Amino acid sequence: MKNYSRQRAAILEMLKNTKIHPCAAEIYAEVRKTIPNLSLGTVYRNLDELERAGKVQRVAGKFQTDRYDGDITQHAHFICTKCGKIEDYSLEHKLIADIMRGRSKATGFILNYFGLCEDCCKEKQ
Amino acid sequence: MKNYSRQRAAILEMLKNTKIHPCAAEIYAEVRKTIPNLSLGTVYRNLDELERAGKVQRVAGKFQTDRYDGDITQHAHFICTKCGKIEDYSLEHKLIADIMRGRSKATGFILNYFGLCEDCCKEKQ
DNA sequence: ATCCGTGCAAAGAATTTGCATACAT
DNA sequence: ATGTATGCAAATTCTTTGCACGGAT
Repeated sequence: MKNYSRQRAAILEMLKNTKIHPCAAEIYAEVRKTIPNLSLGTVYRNLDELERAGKVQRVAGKFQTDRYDGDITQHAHFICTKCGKIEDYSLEHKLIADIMRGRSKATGFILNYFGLCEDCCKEKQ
Repeated sequence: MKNYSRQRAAILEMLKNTKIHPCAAEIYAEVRKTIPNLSLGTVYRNLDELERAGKVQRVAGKFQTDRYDGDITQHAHFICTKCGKIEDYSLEHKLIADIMRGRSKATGFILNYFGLCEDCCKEKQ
C-alpha cells in the first residue's frame, strides 16, 4: 500500500504524533485543520486501509467508538474506567508485573491474543 | 441487583452456559426459544445491568458488535483473526507464557488493564 | 400501592457504501 | 490512460430510549 494521497498521509501522521488514541471523529476534526474539505468517510476508509496494512492498530477495548493507535510496537494500554483515557505502558513496566500477579490496585486487566484458530488453520486458501 | 425477572435470569443463564461469547443478537435469538416475546431492547438493558453488577463481562476486543462472557473469573481470550471465534484460556496456560516471551506463532496479543487514572483519582466524589 | 422491568417502536450514534469526480502514476 | 482515492449523502448496523402496560414485592 502506498501513501500517495494527502489525506491518508495526514491521517497516519496525525496518529503517529498523538498520544490520545483518538476515535475517527477526533482524527477527522484534527486533520480537517489542514485539509478542510476532508470527509469522514475518507477517514474511516483510510483507517481500515492503514489497519490492514499494519501501519496503525485499533485499540482492543470496551469502547462505544473504535480508538486508534499509531504506535504498532508491542505495548500495553491502561484504560481509565471512569474517563476512558488510554495510556501506553511498556510490557516490562513494574505495574504490569504487579497486576499479573494480583498485587496491584487496578481493577482488572485483559490479556487477549490473536492468531488463527484450529478450524481456520485447516482451511485451504 | 436481584434477578427477579424471567428475562434477566434467562439471559444470565444462557451466558453461563455457552462458550461462544455471544453478541446481543445471538443472546436474543437463543433466549427467544424459551421466551418467544422477548425483545431486543430488554436484552441490551439486561446486559448493561448484569455488566454493571459484575455478573457478566463484555469482552474487550476489536469487534463491530459487543460480545459477552458469563465467566467473570480472570482469564485470557484467544481471538481468531479470521473467523472471530473467541476461546478461553487460563492465565497459567503455557501458550500465554510463550506469547508473552515472543516465542509463539500467534500474531500478537494485547494486554490492557483497567482502573482509575491519576486525574480521576484526584477528583472528589 | 409501589417499584421496577417489559415489549414495542422510534430515535440516536457509529460506520459503511454507491456514485460521480478528481488525483497519482 | 488507468488505478485508485475522494467528497458527499444515503444507507446500514448496532445500541439506546420513551412510553404505556404488566409483574414482583
